[in-house]
Amino acid sequence: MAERKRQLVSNELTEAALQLLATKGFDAVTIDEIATAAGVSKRTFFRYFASKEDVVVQFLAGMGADIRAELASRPAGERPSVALRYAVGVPLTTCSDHGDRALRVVRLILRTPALHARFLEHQARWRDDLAAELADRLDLDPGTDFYPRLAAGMALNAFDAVLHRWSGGDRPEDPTGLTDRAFAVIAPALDAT
Amino acid sequence: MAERKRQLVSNELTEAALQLLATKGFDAVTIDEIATAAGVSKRTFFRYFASKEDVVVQFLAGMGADIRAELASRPAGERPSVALRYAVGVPLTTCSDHGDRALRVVRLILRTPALHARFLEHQARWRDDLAAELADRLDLDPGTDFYPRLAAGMALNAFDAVLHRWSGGDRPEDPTGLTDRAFAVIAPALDAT
DNA sequence: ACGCTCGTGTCACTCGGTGTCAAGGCGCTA
DNA sequence: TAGCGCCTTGACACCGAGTGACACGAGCGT
Repeated sequence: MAERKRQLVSNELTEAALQLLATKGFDAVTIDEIATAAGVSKRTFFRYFASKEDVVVQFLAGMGADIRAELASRPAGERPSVALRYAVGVPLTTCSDHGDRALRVVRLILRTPALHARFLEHQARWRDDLAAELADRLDLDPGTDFYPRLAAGMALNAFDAVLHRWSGGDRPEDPTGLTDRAFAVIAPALDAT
Repeated sequence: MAERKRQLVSNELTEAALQLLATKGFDAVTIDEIATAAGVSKRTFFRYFASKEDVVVQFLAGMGADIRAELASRPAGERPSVALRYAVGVPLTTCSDHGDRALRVVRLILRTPALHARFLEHQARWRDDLAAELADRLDLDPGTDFYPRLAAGMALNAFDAVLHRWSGGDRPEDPTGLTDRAFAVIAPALDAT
């Protein structure tokens, strides 16, 4: 019941933030504006989000675990290129499901340096997660073998490229085909003996 | 002659900054401290560097062009895995040449979130540069073909992994061998038909 | 009605970063 | 040598992000 209210305020904040940021640009909007638009004080904003960037990017936090979980749930014998393709497909289909809401957010992130930087930080964490899972899956030592980290990096590279293409075009094409094409490029390295 | 002085002040600033940041940590040092340690005012600091991060990371600015130039200078028929290996080798040998000075800087960057984020931003620009050069070299259309961007990404991924391993170990092993091993992993995708 | 806790607003403060302006060094020319 | 611009610097004021401290009020159990 108190949790409900927390969630409600949080949504109010993100809603107000996304609306303001998308129209006026990241730097032109102050936290005070966002907070008052959501009907709370600046101090309360920072009780919900650690920074101005977080209000946009925070939803990425859980996705690292999602990707890793998907990879962990793939059948043991599956080729890495396929397993990783599906792992990375999770956030991608989440995006394309949310319609142009997600599109606007992605565009905002990719074209705002401060947000893009945060995004890249998240991705670096995802990569480490994925690499650990991959090392586990293939029984490799991540301390000596470059494969896990590089494979995870390649997969996220493909993810990035797809996201870029998807958000960059005039109108979004379906990410599924894009993802398949991107993974076709990296698969030879992913599946090398 | 005025240029000399500019360079001198700049060096003084970076020197003071690196010394303070390495010992006290990034967040525990204020710009005022750095500036007064270098004998100038805070305002002057910002006439030389755009931000607190820049004083550490600014030397990365030119390296994107260096990498691209090296790639451009590789023989036309050379396999991408080899050409990219040498392109990425440029900053790596620069690092290992500068002894543990560079080591300390790299460690500081990789373990400080704010600096790491800036580093990743630079790398994203490098990737776009490399991708453009690669598309040019192989006569591909970067608007439709995923290969240039992904290949550039893979090469920088290898760069990253090597840097991480190099700075992470107790004492640095030679980056050359590391780089070869990393490129051996990604080469199958780089050189696929 | 009494306390308790928890979320919130207010205030004061630090620090990164920027605009403005006045003061001083330096080369140029008369 | 005196005077005139140019450019660098420092001083100051200012804004916005982020944090700590504290007091207020709502909800709740007794």
